[in-house]
Amino acid sequence: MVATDPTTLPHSGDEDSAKRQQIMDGARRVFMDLGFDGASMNEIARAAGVSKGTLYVYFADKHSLFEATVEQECLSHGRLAFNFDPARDTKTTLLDFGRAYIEVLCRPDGGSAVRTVMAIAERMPDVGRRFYENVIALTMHRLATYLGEKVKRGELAIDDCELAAAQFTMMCQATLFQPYVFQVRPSPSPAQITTVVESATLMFLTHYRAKN
Amino acid sequence: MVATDPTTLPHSGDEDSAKRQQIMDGARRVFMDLGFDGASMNEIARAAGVSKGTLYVYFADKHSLFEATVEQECLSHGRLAFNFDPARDTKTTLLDFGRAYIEVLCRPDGGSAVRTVMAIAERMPDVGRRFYENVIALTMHRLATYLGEKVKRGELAIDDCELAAAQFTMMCQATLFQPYVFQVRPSPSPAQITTVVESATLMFLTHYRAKN
Amino acid sequence: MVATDPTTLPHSGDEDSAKRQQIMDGARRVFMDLGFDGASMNEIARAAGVSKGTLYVYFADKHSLFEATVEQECLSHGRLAFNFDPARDTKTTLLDFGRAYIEVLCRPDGGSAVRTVMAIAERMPDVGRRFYENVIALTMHRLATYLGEKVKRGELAIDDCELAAAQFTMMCQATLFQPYVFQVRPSPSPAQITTVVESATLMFLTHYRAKN
Amino acid sequence: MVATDPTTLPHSGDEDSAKRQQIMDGARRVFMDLGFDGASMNEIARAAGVSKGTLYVYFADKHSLFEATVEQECLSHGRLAFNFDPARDTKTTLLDFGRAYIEVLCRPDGGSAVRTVMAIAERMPDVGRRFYENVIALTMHRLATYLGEKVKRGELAIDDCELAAAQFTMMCQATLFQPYVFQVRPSPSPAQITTVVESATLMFLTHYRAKN
DNA sequence: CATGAATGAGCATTCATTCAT
DNA sequence: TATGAATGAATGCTCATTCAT
Repeated sequence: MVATDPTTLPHSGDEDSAKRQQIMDGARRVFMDLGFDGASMNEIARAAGVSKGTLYVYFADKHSLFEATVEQECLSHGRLAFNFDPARDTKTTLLDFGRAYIEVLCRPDGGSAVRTVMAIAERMPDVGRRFYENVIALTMHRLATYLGEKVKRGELAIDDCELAAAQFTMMCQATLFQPYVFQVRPSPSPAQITTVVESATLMFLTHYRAKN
Repeated sequence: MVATDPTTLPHSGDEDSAKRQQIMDGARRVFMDLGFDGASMNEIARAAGVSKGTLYVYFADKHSLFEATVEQECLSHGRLAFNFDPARDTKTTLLDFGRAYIEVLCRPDGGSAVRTVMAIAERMPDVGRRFYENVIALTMHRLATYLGEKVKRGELAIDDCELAAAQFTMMCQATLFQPYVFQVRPSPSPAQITTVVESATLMFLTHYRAKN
Repeated sequence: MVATDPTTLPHSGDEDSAKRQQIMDGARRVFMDLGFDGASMNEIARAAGVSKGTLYVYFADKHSLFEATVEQECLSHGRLAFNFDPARDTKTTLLDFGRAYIEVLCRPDGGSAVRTVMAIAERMPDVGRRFYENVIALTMHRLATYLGEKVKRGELAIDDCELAAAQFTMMCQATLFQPYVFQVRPSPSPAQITTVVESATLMFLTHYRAKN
Repeated sequence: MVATDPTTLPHSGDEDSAKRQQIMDGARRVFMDLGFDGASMNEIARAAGVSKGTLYVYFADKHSLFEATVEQECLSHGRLAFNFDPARDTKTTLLDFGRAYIEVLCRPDGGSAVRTVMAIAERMPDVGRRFYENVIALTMHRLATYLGEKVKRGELAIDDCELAAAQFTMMCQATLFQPYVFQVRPSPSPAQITTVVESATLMFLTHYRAKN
């Protein structure tokens, strides 16, 4: 019998073993709930369903585990595929993107990641920077590229597409993200999201639609 | 024996004794720099120039001290007086407000407060909520009230002034606050702030200016 | 009432507070019994009759506590005053010194110190070197100086007094120190010590007495 | 099923299987370098080139492995054949023995064994005792026997040959072994050894040569 | 009231040992 | 038999909190 099933080959140099993933899943939950300092390795071990010692078989220390956790969070966010087909209608694209974006951001774990990483950014600037670049800036840059395409096509008149992209994503958050992240209100409903995103889209297009 | 002589009971009922204030000043610096978990009572005592024991004379525990510190931060933010004189020109008012707002938010300590409170909001929802309401919502509500005045005067056409106020403050943050809070870039320069706030004001007025 | 009693002023910059001494006493017992690695800070705290935290008020870490303990052991050994009055009869001096030296070396704690420091010398060469120089070399050097005086007086004919001093102290250990330090036999009796030291003295003088 | 084929039962009753020896070789290096407490089973497994689990196939626990290691060290020391041919010239024999003895004792691994076993002797008296008897006492006893032979032949006049043997071996160590074992100086050079051993031999013979 | 020495529960981390494969 | 992943008790150390002075 040949061991073709990767789960039978625990983790020798295997960055993606099932156990490793299991640990990171537990760690993500605990880190995102309690923050880096608030999370204890004991609790992470319990949440991951492994012993404390096993944590250290897969990760050198708490710091490394945290970085790996954030890194994976980045990747999973980066994989979020918004539909930025340049051929697609601008208004629909913005509405769809805005709604999807806010839904991700205000989903229980979305806000926690922002919270957790922002909290530690002063002491771990690299972690903060990578998260910003891979999660926040990346998405805004994709939107900016889409907007640039629309400018080329003469549909939009935008001078600074990166700024415009940021303006749109920020506006979509209005009245939604901050109350959520400060625990004032739970995740917004789809209807609330739609209202805010429609208003943002309208203002955005009113201003940036090419006048010809 | 009635405590009529206030000098014998340094702070009973005296919420604002000099010593208490001295402690909170030290605590604010340490908490905002290192976060709740990262701050140690030792360091706070040193920063405040008192002994560790004295901390516990004025505050029951670390948690209470933190709450009091955030509360005071709220008050000092709430005292920030933006000029919302309804007689003042809308564009000028928005430009001035936007610039002042971003300058406060992106000032070294401004961001730290947001970061520190946001970080702990999951574990101390009350602290998060009070901060949101007294710092963030309060300012937006004042802006909303001003905008409502302008609507009454027929200068602006806004359906939901709270949403509009949020949209404006969020747009002003575009490309500025997030890189700053994630330690990607230092505090923005006045020129950068002006550029972004002008763009936000322009878009805002383009959309919400009454067409009559 | 003025605090003239140093025990009432715990340890602010006080290298010799009673508490510090109490900790070092406990630490010495545990370190000498179990060695550096075998000793746990918990056990030391118990032996010293203080809490674990208190250990760290007076010593930065286990390593520092160990060094301080060995250093003090050095000092107390260095203070041992053997009578090396040059006017004194050579034979009597050697007999007295030899007996006293072996008694110190083979006293329960004397051997433990040698054992403990020798054991760690590879990983803490500084500790080993200082112990050797302050305890072992110092005593031999004092003896060498005495022998040199006797050479000047024409009583002894020695070419290399340091070597001669080492030969004498080593010979005095014959059949006594090694069985003791390897736990084969308990501390030797005064009678056993006398026998060995007399034999050593006799051989030493037979060889090194000036022939004139 | 009878285990007649030794290859199917690697070591049952086979105290000296190649694997067992391989483990002990690795263990000896690690134990002698780092001491009992400082050595980890992980490191030993790595040094021996086997897995950690295999260690426990051949040895019940760390303690047993250590004992076996020391035992073997004893045997290999005991096998050291010094030339004690009674017909041989006394002075030459002592010079040769002394030099060989010090060279073994002060060879990097010689001192480590003494150090390692001495360090643990308080906690493992049996290990200490066996090492003393098989390594130290054995050699001295062989020398004592040789000396006794010379006494019989009328060449030496010694009352207590065991004491005399101990005196000689101790004198040979003078100025050499202690600085080496306390990490004050590296292994002595052959020239240094010769000087010290010659001096010891001279004093020894001066004293113990039969006067007839 | 103000102090700071003392406390001990809690933390991250290590390591001898076990066991399914 | 040989493996190495997994375990969890034990370690060195920190820090919020207490309390005698």
